[in-house]
This record gives sequence, structure tokens and C-alpha cells, in this order.
Amino acid sequence: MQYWLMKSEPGEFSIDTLRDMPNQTEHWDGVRNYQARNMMRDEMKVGDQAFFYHSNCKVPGIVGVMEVVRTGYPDHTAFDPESNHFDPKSDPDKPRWMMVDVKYLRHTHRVISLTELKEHEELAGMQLLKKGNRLSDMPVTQQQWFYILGLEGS
DNA sequence: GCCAACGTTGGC
DNA sequence: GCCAACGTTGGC
Repeated sequence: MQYWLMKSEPGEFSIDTLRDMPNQTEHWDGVRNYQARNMMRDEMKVGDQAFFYHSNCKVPGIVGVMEVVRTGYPDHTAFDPESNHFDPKSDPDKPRWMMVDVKYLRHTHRVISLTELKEHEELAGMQLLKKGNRLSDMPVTQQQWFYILGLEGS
């Protein structure tokens, strides 16, 4: 079992939106970065867990926990000219972009902000905290995962 | 294969 | 809204 962190802008798709979906499940579309795609395509497995991270907002940080319920498959929004994730170069016969399905597990008891994460020496190795990091999904080590859950309190 | 131009991400 | 960091594109 592996752990992940996945970013979304809450104005686009938030943890609340995921919770309110039918089956509390939704596909994680719109990833348009090869490294991030490769992880979804090759490495994310059913049963893996992921932090839901709100980016590009007032208080960026971890807001919830979710579970991967379907492994990588073609991101159909790339074929849809109406979608703002449309990519004219992605051919349905040879899809360029992949997505996984995720299911809502819970909100964290509070937002664990980026600022707070940065304060912990133990998390200094996190990819999220590396300078210039722009990956929209990334692995979290088991150690980091449980350390962060420990910060959450109750 | 190099690299300048450009677009995007995302914190602040 | 600004801008640093980074990825992609395309001319050469």
C-alpha cells in the first residue's frame, strides 16, 4: 500500500465536492504533466490512500483523506473541446493523459496548512516542500503519512 | 540537440 | 496581481 498527495484548486474541485459526489467517488481528471501522469498510470493502486490538498487558495494545505478505487485509465476530458482540460493532441486511439478514481474517506479534523508542514524538520524531505515543486500528485512516504496524521490531533 | 519564447503553476 | 520556477514548443 502506498501513500500519495494530490492537489486540486478548491475553486475547481474541492474536498467538499468529492464528499458530495454519488458514491463519494470521482475521477481525478485534468492532470497534464507527464511525471504526474506516469504515477497515476503506473504506480497508483486500488487501496492506496492519498491526502487531498487544496492549492492556489487562501490557506493551501491538506484538507482530507481519500482512497484510490480505480487504477489509471484514459482521461476523457482531454478529448472534449468543451472541457477546459481539452488537449487537441490527445488522440482517443492513443490517449496521452490518464486519471484514477478516488473515493472520499474523510476530512482531516482541521486544515494542515502548507505553512505548518514547513515547520517540521521531519517533513523536510517531502516533495511538496521542495522548491519549485509543481507536481499535482506525488508520493508520500509511510513515515511522512503517519507523521502528518499525528499533527492532525482530534 | 540547443535554447529562447512562451504558458502554467501556485505561493505569497 | 506578481513573479519564480519549471515544462513545453518550435526554429534553427
